[in-house]
Amino acid sequence: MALNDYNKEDKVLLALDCIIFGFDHEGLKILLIKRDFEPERGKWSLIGGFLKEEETLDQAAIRVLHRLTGLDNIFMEQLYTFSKIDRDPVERTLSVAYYALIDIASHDEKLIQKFSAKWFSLKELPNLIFDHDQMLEKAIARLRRRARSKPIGFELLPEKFTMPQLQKLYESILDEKLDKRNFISRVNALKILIKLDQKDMQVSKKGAYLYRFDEKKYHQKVLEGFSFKI
Amino acid sequence: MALNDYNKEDKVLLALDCIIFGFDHEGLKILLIKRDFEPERGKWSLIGGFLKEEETLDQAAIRVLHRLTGLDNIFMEQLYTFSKIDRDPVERTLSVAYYALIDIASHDEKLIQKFSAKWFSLKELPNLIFDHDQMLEKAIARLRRRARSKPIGFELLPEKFTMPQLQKLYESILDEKLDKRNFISRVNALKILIKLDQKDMQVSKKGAYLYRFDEKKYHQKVLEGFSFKI
DNA sequence: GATAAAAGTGTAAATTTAACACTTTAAAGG
DNA sequence: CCTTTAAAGTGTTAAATTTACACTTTTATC
Repeated sequence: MALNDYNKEDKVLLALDCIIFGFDHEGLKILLIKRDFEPERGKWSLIGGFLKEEETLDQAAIRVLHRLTGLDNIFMEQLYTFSKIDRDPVERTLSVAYYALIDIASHDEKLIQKFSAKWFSLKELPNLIFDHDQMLEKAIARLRRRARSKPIGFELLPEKFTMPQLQKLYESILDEKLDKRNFISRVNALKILIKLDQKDMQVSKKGAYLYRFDEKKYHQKVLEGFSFKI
Repeated sequence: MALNDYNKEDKVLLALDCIIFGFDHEGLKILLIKRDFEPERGKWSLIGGFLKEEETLDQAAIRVLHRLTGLDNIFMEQLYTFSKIDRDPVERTLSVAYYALIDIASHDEKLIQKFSAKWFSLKELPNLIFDHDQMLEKAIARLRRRARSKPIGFELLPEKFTMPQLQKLYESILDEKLDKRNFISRVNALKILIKLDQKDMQVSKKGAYLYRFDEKKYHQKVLEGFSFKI
């Protein structure tokens, strides 16, 4: 009986790298850690680690992210598997990139202090190791495509947020200015926001009304396959 | 010096599976092969094989496809990496799925004869091994998204084709009927087709004019970031 | 009480999308 | 050769969506 001989096949190291996008009043950022081991010790890197034999990629991504940043309960999505021959100088390693969107303010403290992780503005990135810049590029492209086709505020904003904040989020993802009135009417047309009787007085003198997502309506819309075109 | 010990990390088998979409007068199909080895010998399977240490995933996909079908010069795109623990019953194996679009007529002969590969209509698929049905599902979803956002006729049609053919291609990808007049005017608005002075008399009594893609204009449009909404 | 800085608000024109039916052509069959 | 048949080809109108655009309100600060 011809059993395919799995033993003859090569095994490889499989790494994971997490691209964590965050948003705060300054704009869109990503989370990097300072490597404390060779190669490239001391350089900034995506949050990465190796897959263990007995876990799925999704599980590994969660584990790696948690171990290096303390972050928990983050929904990550698989992006792409990178396989250039010499991408890791030590040994042949492939890496599966994952990405996630989070609100910086509601996770901040733990991170920056305990771990050597730090948020970087997309405009002021340090050099990244290996092929991490390519990973980031692909992640940004995906994020933009997503932002143009479905609302993504959910993950990146705090529970309560203002319209100007939501607009700034979109502007910083898409890297273009949007018209205030058109933006608002498009968002309102979706009917997935609830306007609160509260204002945020932090940013402007006049203050801006706070909103929150109506999760139920949002999920219903998702099922109906709605689209959000910006 | 703390060199991360790569030796302590697990290595895994990394497979590839190719989802080859084809199109002919009968509609959209995929290419499957009959496995001639255990496990699951005799069952139908996507075109798959293992990554070798010294090649990239793209290279491996090309090699595997060529070895099992004789197909050459096929542009494949990476889809997703599947990692369920028991997806392969023999040994822990992850698999990177690739997909491609080809015109059945211009590749047919070699395939079906020399290799035990066969085209299957999407509507009449046999049971697939492992998690290949999930791979296919994801590939179809991607193909539909692509079809709605950019013209994809290029790869799936012969060099010369008719409007009804192009429309049938779209209808079979999207699995919905489209309005003939609206479809044609949308396609024409792109200005990437050249109408030839020839008719195809095979299909209908009246005959249908043949067209071909204007590759230059197409690529220019791609650069401009045009969109094709159906 | 004047000033400054951001929030908030509506309309009209232009463009795009969707719905819809009859005529033309040539092969096939009587 | 006349009739039938089956698919190709062709435009218009109404509806919906998208875009462009400017002034008023509010409140903190000086």
